[in-house]
Amino acid sequence: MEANLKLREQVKKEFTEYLTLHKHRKTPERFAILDHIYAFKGHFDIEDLFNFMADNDFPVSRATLYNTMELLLDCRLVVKHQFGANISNYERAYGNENHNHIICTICGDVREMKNDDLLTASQLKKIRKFTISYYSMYIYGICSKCSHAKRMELMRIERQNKKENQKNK
Amino acid sequence: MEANLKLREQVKKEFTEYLTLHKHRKTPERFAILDHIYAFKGHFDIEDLFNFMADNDFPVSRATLYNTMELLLDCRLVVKHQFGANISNYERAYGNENHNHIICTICGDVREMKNDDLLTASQLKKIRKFTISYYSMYIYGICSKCSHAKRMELMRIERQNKKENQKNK
DNA sequence: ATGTATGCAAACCATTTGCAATGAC
DNA sequence: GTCATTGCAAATGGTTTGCATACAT
Repeated sequence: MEANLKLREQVKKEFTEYLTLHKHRKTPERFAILDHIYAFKGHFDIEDLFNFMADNDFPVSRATLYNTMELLLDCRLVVKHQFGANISNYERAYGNENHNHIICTICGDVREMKNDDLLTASQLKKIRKFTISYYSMYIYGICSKCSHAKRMELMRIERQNKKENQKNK
Repeated sequence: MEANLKLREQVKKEFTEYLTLHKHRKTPERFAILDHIYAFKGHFDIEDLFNFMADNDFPVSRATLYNTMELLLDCRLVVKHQFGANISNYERAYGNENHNHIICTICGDVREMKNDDLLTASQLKKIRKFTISYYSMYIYGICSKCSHAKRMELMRIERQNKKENQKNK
């Protein structure tokens, strides 16, 4: 928690510098949004953040959330994901490095896994003329739960097929 | 092109088996959609496919496209991406392996880069109880074009700041 | 005082859904 | 003949936009 407070101050400072440089106003909403984002770890969508802030006595409109996310993405304090459903997910960029996303294409569940610097220096060099701000491995597949459900469903179909074949004889 | 024809027949066969097993009907629309998808390489969204098929004398409704994509995803003949905008992009799964996506977070442009099996066997083992169907590295950042535009914009702001500072003196 | 940022409500648009007509089995 | 599939049009829902009000500068 100590470390987290320090991080929250650090990012606030960075955000302030960014806003100053770009001549954007330093509104209480903007700082509150950043601070709430860095108060928890893990993915969230706009609705989550909207509810979280409303529950914490700092209600902010959805429009402002969307606007502010643009700024936070631009200054790289926040990272955006789109895991499969048509919802944007976000994640703080600092204190959250190096993890892969394991996404179930059936139930949409997203698990995380640490990675050990997947991109080597030589691989990074291959990407000419491109300023990398973030990279992540997305692993799509089927989680154990859905895998099981699918297997059951297949067995059900096969049983039924067999039954009907016998009937037709 | 020879190889491509062979591939198109192969996937048609796989799709047929899948439809039979699951007791789904083998409609001309379904096979036409699969074939059109495998007729070109690279990403596309539903609108692209809709236009492509309409231009090729096989118009299909959007609803059918969405329905069929579900089947093709389920039998792993097609892969789905969400690069950043709220549009689903798709890509054929075969004849298209092993590439990373380099995504500009400003203009949304997606480049591809070959990868050399980023996930090692030991890393794959870490993912317990998960059936991997596909994985891909997504590298987010800023492409050279947007990078340049951004630099210009920053310089413009700084020039303006300086001018105003002098005026205030 | 000026004009950017906020918040509400309306608009937007990719995707989903409901339903009548079609056609695979 | 039956019922899954298609295609149209309407509904949905996350996101964006327009505009009046509030407030950072």
